[in-house]
Amino acid sequence: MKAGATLKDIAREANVSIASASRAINGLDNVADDVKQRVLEIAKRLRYVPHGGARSLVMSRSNTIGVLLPDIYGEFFAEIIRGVDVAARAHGLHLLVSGSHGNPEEAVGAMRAMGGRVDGLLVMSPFVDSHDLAAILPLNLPVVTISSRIGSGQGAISIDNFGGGVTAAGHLREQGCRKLAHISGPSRNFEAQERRRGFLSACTDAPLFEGDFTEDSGYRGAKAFLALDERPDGIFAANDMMAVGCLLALREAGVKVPEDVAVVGFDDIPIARFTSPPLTTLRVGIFDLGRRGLEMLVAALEEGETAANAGIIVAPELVMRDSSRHKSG
Amino acid sequence: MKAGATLKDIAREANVSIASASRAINGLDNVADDVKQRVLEIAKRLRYVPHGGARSLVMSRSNTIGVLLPDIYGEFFAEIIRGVDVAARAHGLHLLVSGSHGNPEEAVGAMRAMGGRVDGLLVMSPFVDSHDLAAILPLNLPVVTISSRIGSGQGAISIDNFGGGVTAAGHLREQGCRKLAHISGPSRNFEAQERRRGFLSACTDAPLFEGDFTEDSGYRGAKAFLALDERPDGIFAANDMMAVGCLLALREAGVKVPEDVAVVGFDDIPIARFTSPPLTTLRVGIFDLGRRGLEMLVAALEEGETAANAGIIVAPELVMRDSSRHKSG
DNA sequence: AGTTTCGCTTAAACCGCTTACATTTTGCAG
DNA sequence: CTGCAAAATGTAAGCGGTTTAAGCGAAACT
Repeated sequence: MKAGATLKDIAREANVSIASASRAINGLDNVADDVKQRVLEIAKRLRYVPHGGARSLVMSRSNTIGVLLPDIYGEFFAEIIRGVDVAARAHGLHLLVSGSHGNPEEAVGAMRAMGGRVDGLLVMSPFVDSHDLAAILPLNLPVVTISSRIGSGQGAISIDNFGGGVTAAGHLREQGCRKLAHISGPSRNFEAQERRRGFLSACTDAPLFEGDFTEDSGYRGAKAFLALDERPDGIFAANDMMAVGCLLALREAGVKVPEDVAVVGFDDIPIARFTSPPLTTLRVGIFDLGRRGLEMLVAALEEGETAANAGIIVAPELVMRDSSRHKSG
Repeated sequence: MKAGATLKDIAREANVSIASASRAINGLDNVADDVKQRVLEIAKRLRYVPHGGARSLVMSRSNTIGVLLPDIYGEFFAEIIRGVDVAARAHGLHLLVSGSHGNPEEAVGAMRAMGGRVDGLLVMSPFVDSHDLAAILPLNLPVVTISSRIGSGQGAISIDNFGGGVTAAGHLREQGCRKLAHISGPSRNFEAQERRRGFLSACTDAPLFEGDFTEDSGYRGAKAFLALDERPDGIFAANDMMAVGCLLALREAGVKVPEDVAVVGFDDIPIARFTSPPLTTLRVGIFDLGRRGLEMLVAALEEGETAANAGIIVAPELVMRDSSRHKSG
């Protein structure tokens, strides 16, 4: 009653060999009906639960994939995980997740620790210096990276961050903004870097504020801009969470959005539709990012080595909502 | 180069027994220095990564805990997972997560699938009929439940949802509201049920709208209330996400918050501070819920059987922000 | 030199399960 | 009945590690 029944216990109880018990449990056909019956019954009575670990070992397949995330904060990551989870469940796979990696080294450590527990890896490592990962990666496991800067020959799914930045600038201009500003993500973050680069390419003289992708930093960024002599009338925040912080700061300052200042975010997290005013943003389909990442990995798992997944690039799509709607003309 | 080096490979290469290789790798002291040196070097060259699964099997300890969640949507769950993740990392534990359980049966299935892969279970199953779980639970694994209605004798950490509901009603009254209304969570959800019960106990005649904890349902709920003959001037949403949807609906209708209608949420998700206006809510310390849950589990794991964890109940704390601040008097 | 002690090392069992292969039953035509 | 193929069952070899008991020289006693 303590240690959890094993196949051996069942076999003994049913007077059959372990092999037969195994066959019965797994529903193979070459087992006599009465034996199967008996075994199944005893299994239920003993509350038998197959030992997944042991099975994985002998089958050399764990039906588990490891998920490495830099952080688990906010709706963005929730959506990623949700996408991955839903897809995994559909494929009968388990998820071994590990978040809160502040740097590539930690990620590598986590990866090693996953050795022999997972069949593949889904990695999101947006650090600018993540290519170090690639060198150590080779647990010779299939790997799919999500918007990471890793040169693994494996599958990769990423976002056209640069293009998104360009689009944001263009949109603000179209809506009649004269002076644009940017609240960027952390400079160590590759995605943040690209978004900024894209934005600046279309608007070289925009004042910048470096945030860290949190609401609070967005709030502080907006405050800083409001204090500027030449106050900007259009702000591009590198992600929606910062945009949310930004909106609050503007509201507190009595600045009307979008009349006085237009705001554009990035990601289209679920809540973006529900801010006041609803947030214009660059949708990347976060849920799908996770889902497709996992699906790509599954493909690599099945095809064995056909993994010629050159990698796909998702183009963010502008979703216009009230936060930037036509201000003057 | 293909299959991943094993201890056996290393042992052969180094002309030592598997046992010695194992000791060297694990840094035991009873190994000659030169042997240790040689083994470690070869291990590095072969890119050896210990096979966690095999190790777990023989040690009968996986250093992994399973996390069962009903869903992974929105900041609430992100925070739960984050809390768990951070604590797990601190204890050197892996996380096998499984979300998207629409009902207890699915949760049980997921639990079985985790058999022999985890050392303990962190379960969140807010379905009103979750006690079915308890019956099947006994993988004789330590289990800690988070705000679930499971009668396992094990550890449990839950929220005083009823009390929270009472507090919400009281607070709205104090702020001068005459007519209160409630947007509840799904009736199948135990927490939602309790919050509603608490609220109603202090305000028996409040009109109700049943939502499903999503922003959208909060939005629809608010719309419904606005259409009422006798429009309420205080709304208690059963969670913050619905409150957010609610705020948007009010804004769209040109209703001022809190002047015309005060709004109170529940949970205090990170974004609650950043809504317009900032949301008054009942803070439950989501991150800590996850963290403490895991820590409780770790304790149960270590103490073996001393798990006399009667379970702790967290009292939600009212955090007053602008969405409900004193309207008239 | 004979024995004890000590430090490494190794052989081998085992964790719980799957599966190829050997062996025994069983079913049936001859 | 006998013979034989087919079906059911058992045996045993792993999967990749850890760990205990036993082996084995060499240094340290007497």
